Amino acid sequence: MAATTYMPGGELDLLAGGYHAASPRSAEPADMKYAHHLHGGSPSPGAPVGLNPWASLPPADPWAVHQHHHHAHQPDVKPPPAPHDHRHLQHGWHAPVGYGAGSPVLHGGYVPVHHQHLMRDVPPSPHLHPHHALERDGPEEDTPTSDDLEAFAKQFKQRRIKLGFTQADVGLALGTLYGNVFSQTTICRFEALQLSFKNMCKLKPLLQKWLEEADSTTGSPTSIDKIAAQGRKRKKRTSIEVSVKGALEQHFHKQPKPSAQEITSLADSLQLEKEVVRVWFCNRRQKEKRMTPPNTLGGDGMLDGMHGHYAHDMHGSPPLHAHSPALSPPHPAHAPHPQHAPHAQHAQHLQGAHTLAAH
DNA sequence: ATGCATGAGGA
DNA sequence: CCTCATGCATA
Repeated sequence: MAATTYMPGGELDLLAGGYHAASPRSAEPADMKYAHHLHGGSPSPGAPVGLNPWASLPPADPWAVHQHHHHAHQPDVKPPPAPHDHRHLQHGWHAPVGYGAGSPVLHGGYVPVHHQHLMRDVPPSPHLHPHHALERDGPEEDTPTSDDLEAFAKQFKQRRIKLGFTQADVGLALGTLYGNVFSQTTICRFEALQLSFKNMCKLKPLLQKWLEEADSTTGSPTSIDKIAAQGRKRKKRTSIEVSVKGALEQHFHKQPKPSAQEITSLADSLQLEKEVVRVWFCNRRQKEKRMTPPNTLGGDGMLDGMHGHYAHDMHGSPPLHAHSPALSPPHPAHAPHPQHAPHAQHAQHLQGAHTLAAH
């Protein structure tokens, strides 16, 4: 295998121009539904569940063409069609709660909220002022608890499967319904509670809404259009050998946040690009932050006896039941950033990092 | 289901 | 540079 970290070819230069296929549904009847996921009374439980249509896209890896840094705005392929005001906020939308359920289509208005802070420790306090002393187990319209999330995720998955939808289907449906398209990956992570608490909270309302729709309209097809607009200059996934991974993990335990120089040294030792190592650490840290630590997943079984609650850094607000696997301590102390070491970085290439070898 | 990657936004 | 949200490409 060519030791090319970057895919061969690399001539496509579409960048932020690949999507836009089914975005502007503002004036589009959106009637190209493919009914590929079979809905209606019996959404084929035996449908190609598990295989995603978009997973078979031609791997025309157009990487290598990155030297212009257009500074695209869109994070990826999910442009809030909103031709209106897109206040420079992409992940600040909140649950479009309270809109007519009559025509949920047409992206609801995204309510810009404080994208990153706040609402981190406000889950419990479920009795701040009981509206009507209703049930206390119902999913409050406010910040749900980890329990709520877990329960919902579980139910969601069951229903989704029962209805014969794949994770990818849901992701698309969300886009069609609210203008927020999500990938199979995200849906999957949601179901597995592998997202951050905050992220889970953000997605729950959307998925809940979809569930209602999907479940009530068991026969009414929701215009599902697929936007197969891919095509980004993405670097090919670097395959890191297990042995190398082990070394990385080892260092991670010693120093979760190595300095730039450390990274460089390490990269050199492992014969990897510095960037690859840096990213590895970033991803590693994120993993530590997720909910549901590696738990025993029963899968689709509705039988579950686990209650693994995430290990978050929230200031101990969320009702953690018993165990806390391993999480980083709250960061109030604000550890000094022992990094900052300007140095000459060299772009070295040609290393043994084979780019994924076919099994 | 996951590993590696991209990017916006924030110090 | 980091964190965080997300996802393509993979296994």
